[in-house]
Amino acid sequence: MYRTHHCNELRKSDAGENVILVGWVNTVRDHHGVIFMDIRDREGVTQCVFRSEENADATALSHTLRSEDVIQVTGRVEVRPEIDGQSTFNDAIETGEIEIVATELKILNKSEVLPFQLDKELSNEDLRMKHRYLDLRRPRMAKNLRTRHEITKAIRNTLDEQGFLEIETPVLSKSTPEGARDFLVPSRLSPGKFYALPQAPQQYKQLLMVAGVERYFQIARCFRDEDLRADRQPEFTQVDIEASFITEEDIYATIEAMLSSVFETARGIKVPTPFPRITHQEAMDKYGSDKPERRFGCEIVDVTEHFKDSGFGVFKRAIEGGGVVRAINAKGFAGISTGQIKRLEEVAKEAGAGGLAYIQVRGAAHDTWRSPIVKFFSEEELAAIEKDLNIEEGDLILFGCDKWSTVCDVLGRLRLECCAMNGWLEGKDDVLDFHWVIDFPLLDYDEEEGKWNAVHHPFTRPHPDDVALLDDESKWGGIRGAAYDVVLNGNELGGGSLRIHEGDLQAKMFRVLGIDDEEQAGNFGHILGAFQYGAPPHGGIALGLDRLVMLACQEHSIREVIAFPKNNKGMDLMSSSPAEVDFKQLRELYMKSTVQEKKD
RNA sequence: GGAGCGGUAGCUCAGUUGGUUAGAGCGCCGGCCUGUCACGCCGGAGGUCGCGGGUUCAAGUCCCGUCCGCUCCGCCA
Repeated sequence: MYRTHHCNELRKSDAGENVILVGWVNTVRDHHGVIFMDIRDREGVTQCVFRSEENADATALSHTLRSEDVIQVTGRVEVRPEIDGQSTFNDAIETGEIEIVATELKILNKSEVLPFQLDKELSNEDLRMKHRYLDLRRPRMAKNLRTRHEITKAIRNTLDEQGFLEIETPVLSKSTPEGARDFLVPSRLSPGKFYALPQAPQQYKQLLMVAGVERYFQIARCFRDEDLRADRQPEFTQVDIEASFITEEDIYATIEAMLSSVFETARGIKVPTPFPRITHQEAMDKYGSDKPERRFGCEIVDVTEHFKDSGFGVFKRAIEGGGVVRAINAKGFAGISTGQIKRLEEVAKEAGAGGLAYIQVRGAAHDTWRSPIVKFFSEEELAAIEKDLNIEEGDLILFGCDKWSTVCDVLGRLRLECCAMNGWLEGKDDVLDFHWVIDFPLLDYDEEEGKWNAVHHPFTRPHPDDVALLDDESKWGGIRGAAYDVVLNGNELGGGSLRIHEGDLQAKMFRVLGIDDEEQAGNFGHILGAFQYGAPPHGGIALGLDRLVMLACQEHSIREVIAFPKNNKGMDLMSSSPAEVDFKQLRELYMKSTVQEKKD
């Protein structure tokens, strides 16, 4: 028997018991005559005391203990004594009222000095990843791993209670031309052919509905070969859900129950349900984003009406070209620095704006408003925006003028940038603004390619009121999909839709997307075939588990909640993958690299 | 593919206008210490300033190139 208790278990009531603990040496405080050592396992820390009068051999050995040695301590539980009338209890640890008076010490394995200290934050990501197994010993990381486990458990429990079956779908699957770049796996048994790793189990889960499973879920690993970000990894985990004979309302209720359980488990926060819903149109109009951050104001206001005949040519021309003029009021931000203005200009240009029109409202009187453009505005125009934007002394007004979608994007980003600059979200960590964004557009015209694309994916069902519009190309841009996203504090947690279950509607949808019969048969033949044999009405949703856990753990990167993540370039620095392979391995796969060595 | 920030001791960082032998805290090693809990005190070791080139009497510092890390844009149905 290695141990009788874990390191966060013993309390005052255990005093007098003989116990055995195992774990790592957390810290040693060696006073020569008496040695204190904190032993740590995954549950916590317990103080052990070595005194020569108790056991000379163990005490002698305890002098040699170093951080992170693996040890086994046998001893007696004692209530920590009073010394000179002073309590020696330690409130900082849960076992702080007791200590183990050691009678025996075994060093199970010595440790080299670690490349970094576990009790200090370290900024060198490279080093953390190289020694990830040590990084994960740090309490914050250990806690994140545990929270992740508790969250997946809460998810499984909720879905199980609602009759969902967890079913695995293949990882070796077929490449799909739509969407992200696939990771490919060459097939040895079919020379020259490739599997693709799934970007999502989309088609399999719909086929499970045809199979009569009715309620499916999977905590599924997905793969996308695209560039990475703090919240994007080449392999990531989705909570993938699909159900038959359900409506949007059923999906909303299931996800609300699930997320509420997740945040109660992970953070002890009761999330009120049902979540509010806003339409995609409203989200874009007010917040300039389909995943709005609504914990601060600064909403977008349309002022197009006031500038139709403006003396300011930039606004007037934008409106004449079918565009809009909109603005946000960054309350109290008139004192913005020139550097910050420059930064905002960059943000606006990144989003496609030609420039950035702004007003620093120094005083109540219009002639105190500082701005490169205000001299072109009439008194009526100034009065109108003062009223619509609720302008007061000390405000900063930022304008966007262009076509609707560009203005949404520009002001949406400026709004977030102003928030970051002013710390408007400080102290709002525990405010959880869950909401649904509904009525997404179904199709979106790609001007570069000159074709219509599916906003969500080609299996998304059109809104029942808009199905007829599919026959009239001029109306395609206005078709809503039966699609929805669930958003938390400006982060897309997941999205889904009701699906097309009729073969003829699906074929029509493919034609709208410019996918001809041959391509349909080649890439989607199995699903179109399946739909001919009594496919039930169905729909579903997928949530990004990594991002969900990240938010629950209040981390800023999903790498903090993944045990062994990849770096920015998709590399695992611990195992040095990806790596070159043997010529022999390639030959078996009928593969040959065309990479040229860089010449000097 | 593009932009920004960073790379100085094992770790976290400082390093002024280019100027003597590149510093601090933590860690590490040794010594002292019987009630600490970030133990304390004394002493010590530890550096190719990412790499290459250039300017200069002189480069951690300036210039060019390059590699690596992080963040963002593009991209991610």
